Amino acid sequence: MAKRATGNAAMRKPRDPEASRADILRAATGEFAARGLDGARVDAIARRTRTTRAMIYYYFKSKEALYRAVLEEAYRGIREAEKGLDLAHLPAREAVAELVSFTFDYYHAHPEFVALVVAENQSGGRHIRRMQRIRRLNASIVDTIADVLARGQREGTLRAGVDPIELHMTIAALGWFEIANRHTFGYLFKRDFADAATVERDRARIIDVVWQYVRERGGAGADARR
Amino acid sequence: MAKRATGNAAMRKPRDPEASRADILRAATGEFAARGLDGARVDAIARRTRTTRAMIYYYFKSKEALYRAVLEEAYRGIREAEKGLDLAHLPAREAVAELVSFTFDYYHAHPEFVALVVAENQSGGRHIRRMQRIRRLNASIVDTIADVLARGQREGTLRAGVDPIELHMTIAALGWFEIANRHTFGYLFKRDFADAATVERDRARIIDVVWQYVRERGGAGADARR
DNA sequence: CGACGAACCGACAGTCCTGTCAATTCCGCT
DNA sequence: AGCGGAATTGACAGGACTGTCGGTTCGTCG
Repeated sequence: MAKRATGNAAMRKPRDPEASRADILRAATGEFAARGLDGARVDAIARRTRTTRAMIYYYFKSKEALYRAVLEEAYRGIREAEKGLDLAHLPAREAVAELVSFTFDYYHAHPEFVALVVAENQSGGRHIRRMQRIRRLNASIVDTIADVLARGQREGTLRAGVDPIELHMTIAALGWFEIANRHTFGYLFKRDFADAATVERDRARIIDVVWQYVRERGGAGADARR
Repeated sequence: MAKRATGNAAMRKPRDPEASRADILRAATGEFAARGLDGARVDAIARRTRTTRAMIYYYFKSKEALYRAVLEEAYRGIREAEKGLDLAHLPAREAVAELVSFTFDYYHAHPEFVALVVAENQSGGRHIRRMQRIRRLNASIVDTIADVLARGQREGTLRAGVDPIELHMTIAALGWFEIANRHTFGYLFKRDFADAATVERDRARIIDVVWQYVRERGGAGADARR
């Protein structure tokens, strides 16, 4: 057996603090997302890593500090991914659709992000208030949306009076619900959110809902259809 | 001091099993909503009542059974309240607005309902699946919405092709987000969801979003404007 | 090659929490 | 009055979990 490996996660070399830290963070993300802050067990996190519980306290000083690190990484994840969007070259209508689509798909691909934010709200937002960089980290999305709105208004395709933060909230809300509540809603109303056709349908519906909300409404029904 | 009181909650008589049970249920609702299933402490629930921890195990056999009872009551609460709506005498457009408005206001007035459902989803919906009557309990809302949709289509004010469950999900999603995520979203984007003007604005926006989604779109923009 | 400090580990102390039990009080009925 | 059973209580057993500590290993740098 090779004693040294090429730096991938599965066979990383021992005494690699960067990798250990990342390993713990990854494991903790899974555990906190699955069980929440109170439900998560530091022991369970340790078992998901190649290290021990003592190492977790060595790298992160407490369970809560680890949780804050996990939450910050989660926010960084979505905001970074959003920066990969290139909306500037799209007509406003398509830019809106792309933004909605991206958000919807991101939540679906990263339910742990949704779960972590849910957990934080369950704690009354006690921890996010102690995270220094978190507000600056999240500023980008509002700018992105404001840009699209301004351009669409110049184009004459989007109406005036839409607040960027409110649009962000609307887009988030529509995509959020079926991830955050998939277990209760799915069970009560027999909706299978794992089914690909259902997901497609929901994505299309949400894009439509948002479009109907932001489109310019003055023209005699020109844009009302579709 | 009077040894007997008139049966209200504050001064209920001792040895009143009905009242004790209700007292525990009420206290447990608060605790589970505030801290989730794992975060809730049976001791803390007991302290919120006029009884002791042992009584909780006497009336409900376990923490989880108590939690299930609380969750069922919470669902019953919103479904019962919905039955108080009288949508049949309203034109479909107003019926939709009333439905959205009601849902939005209910979530605002009963954040503990939102919190409990959030908690249940955090547990993967493990408990709701064991609740016998819960599905039947929730059937009413879909019927209500289906009725409004059918009537609106006959009136010619609502378009065809809107699925009742999907409309329910859309309405719920839009109202849900700002309650479920008020701490994170409120902090990150400096939005005060306790401010009355903000709430009014959000209610109006959500009504508009839903209306634009369900309205008949064929007529040349007749209904597109406000 | 030797020493130093970072990385790592096993075990333990202390606390908290759930669920149970034996014993007691109280109400309603005879 | 007193009996039977429901309601209520305090205390405890048992288990689980967090955070810490003393000691050990290992890479690196002089």
